[in-house]
Amino acid sequence: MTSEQTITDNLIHEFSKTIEMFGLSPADARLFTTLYLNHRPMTLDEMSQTTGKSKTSVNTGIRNLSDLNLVKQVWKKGVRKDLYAAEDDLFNRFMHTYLDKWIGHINLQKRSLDHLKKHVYKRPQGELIEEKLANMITFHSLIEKTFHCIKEETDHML
Amino acid sequence: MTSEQTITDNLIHEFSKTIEMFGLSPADARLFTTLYLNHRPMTLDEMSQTTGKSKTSVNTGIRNLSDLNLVKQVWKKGVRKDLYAAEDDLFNRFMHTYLDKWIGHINLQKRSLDHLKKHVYKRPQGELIEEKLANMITFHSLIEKTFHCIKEETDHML
DNA sequence: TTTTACGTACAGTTTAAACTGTACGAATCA
DNA sequence: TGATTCGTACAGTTTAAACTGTACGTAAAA
Repeated sequence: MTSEQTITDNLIHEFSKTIEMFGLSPADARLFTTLYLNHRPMTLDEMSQTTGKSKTSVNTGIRNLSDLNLVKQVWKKGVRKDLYAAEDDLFNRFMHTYLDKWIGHINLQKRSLDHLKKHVYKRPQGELIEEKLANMITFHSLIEKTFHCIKEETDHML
Repeated sequence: MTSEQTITDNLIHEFSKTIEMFGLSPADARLFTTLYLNHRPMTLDEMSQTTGKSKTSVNTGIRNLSDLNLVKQVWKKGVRKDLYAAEDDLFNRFMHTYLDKWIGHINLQKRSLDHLKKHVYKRPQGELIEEKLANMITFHSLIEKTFHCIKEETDHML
């Protein structure tokens, strides 16, 4: 039996898996999808009810999503409760969040590796590691290049 | 005090974080890095000793890494124990593993969404979801395009 | 002002993942 | 052949994450 509810559930279930690919937890992914599929902004209580999770869980989930700029708070006069809505330009939002995460990480890491490089040089036994370390640095540079490339590509896709 | 051991530990710790970005668990990432930094292939017992994990853990970890084609088994005559080594072309290995994961997922997902689309059409209340579903499909198409683009780019980087 | 309703901090609980030790089959060595 | 040593399956344990309920501060409503 294929009720309306079941279709929506399938849709939520499937789409959440894609969201998880961007590094979100299953719970957060599901929350986002729920919010995205809802035709109007939701309160914490509504989300709690819909997802079957406690209000506290929903609250922390919303905080996570907000930190990633995937969800926004919406104001509606006369409504006392906080209202939240999913950002709707899926591709740009997720790609940017994702690329920023990668590029930010790579920058940090290149710094760390460069720092370690100096210490390795000072060591007599360092030669063995030295080549590997050089490879790692190259590795990071290639990743950086790749993701900068994507960033440019995605801007063309607007 | 900056002993040789501590430098290697730092290196393992830092580099593992990058490996984790590719979707590997902290434990698997650490195992890979340990193997990568070692100048010669290692046995399960050696890895167990070096990582401080049980032999069973190392065993399942190696299986995971092998499934991802990030580690290879090495044969050396006269040595009875299984020997493993990390694949050394980091960028190609990880990028391909990564891109395949993404592209494979997107293909599956497009299929699922197309299938759900038919059911939604049949529903009278389906209009509300319909637009969202269309957006999701577009979303997946854009991701697909992006990752195919990267795949081409990375081939140029050889 | 008092009362009510909301969001969130916090401590405790549940659930799932990671890990370990034992045990056993297969392969090597004596 | 029997003894040893390896890899791995499996059951039980530990550890970390996710989640819940209570309790409290704040702000709106009466």
